[in-house]
Amino acid sequence: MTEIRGDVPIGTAARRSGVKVPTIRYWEEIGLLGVSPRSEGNRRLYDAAAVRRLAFIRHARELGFEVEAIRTLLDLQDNPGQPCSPADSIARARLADVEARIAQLEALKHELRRMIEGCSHDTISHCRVIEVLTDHAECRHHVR
Amino acid sequence: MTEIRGDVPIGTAARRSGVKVPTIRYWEEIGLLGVSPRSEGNRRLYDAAAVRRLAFIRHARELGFEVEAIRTLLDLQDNPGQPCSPADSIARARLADVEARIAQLEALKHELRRMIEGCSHDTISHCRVIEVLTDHAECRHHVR
DNA sequence: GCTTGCTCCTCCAATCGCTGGAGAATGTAG
DNA sequence: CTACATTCTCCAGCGATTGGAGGAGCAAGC
Repeated sequence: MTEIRGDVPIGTAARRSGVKVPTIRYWEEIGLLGVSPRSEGNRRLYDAAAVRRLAFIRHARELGFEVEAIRTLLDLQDNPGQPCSPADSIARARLADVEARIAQLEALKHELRRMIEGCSHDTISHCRVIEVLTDHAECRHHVR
Repeated sequence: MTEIRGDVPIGTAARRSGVKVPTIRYWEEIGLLGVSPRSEGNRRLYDAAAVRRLAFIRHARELGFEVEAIRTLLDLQDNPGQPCSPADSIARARLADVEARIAQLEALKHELRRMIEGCSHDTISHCRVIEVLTDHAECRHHVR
């Protein structure tokens, strides 16, 4: 491949950043990337900075940041003179989310363990798994 | 409301089961509920068993079981003579999922903590949050 | 120069599990 | 009889991709 000034087509950018091709196009569509320059034959071109941006977004997504949060983080990255407290509070909010989710999953884990350990592996009519689901169904739930 | 033989309309079933009205209709549509009997005026009617089934499904969803798994669990519940090992393995698979997810979230939690704690709360150009995202972006990722 | 095969383009539909709105019909209380 | 609440069906949208169809471009070998 002929890389003029280090510009590569989307497939190469995908391989280098670890982001799938359709995902890159999607991110462009929703405005995370700005408009990519195009070749004469209308192919998108990515330079090193663009590939870094892709990997930045990928990592943020892996950390569970929502696209809207990432949009803000990218804006901040693009304006390095600003205070970093917005970035900080996005990360703190995400941490709180993660901790809440872990707590919830721990509760689920214990309930699942109780279901499984209490099961005599007999027929369904004595199955603890089905029983817990059925009986718990009777309980008065917290409304929202 | 006139409850002949304990049959109630969808709103009441929703309140009693803790499932939203559109969700009940959706579950019927995808075949989790079978066909509800209808009143003369074409309204769906739910007896106590139907309401229990709704709460069963709701609880299973709260435990994170996918709809396909719930379909199987409901089939099993409807045929109590069968061995309970399928139910057991569905629950075990879900437990494994939950444990894997917890482990993943713990890793994210630590990474987020490192990001936040290392941040000097200065400007973006020195922000640890942005930095970690950017630098980690360089690393060679594990593919999937 | 021409064919082969890969990559790229755009557009659109599907995923999962709901959720909610539009507009009409039916039921209930005063 | 008149309000008002509830229900009906149908359909579109969410978030964040993912993948297919059908067509065009591009690089390499003959």
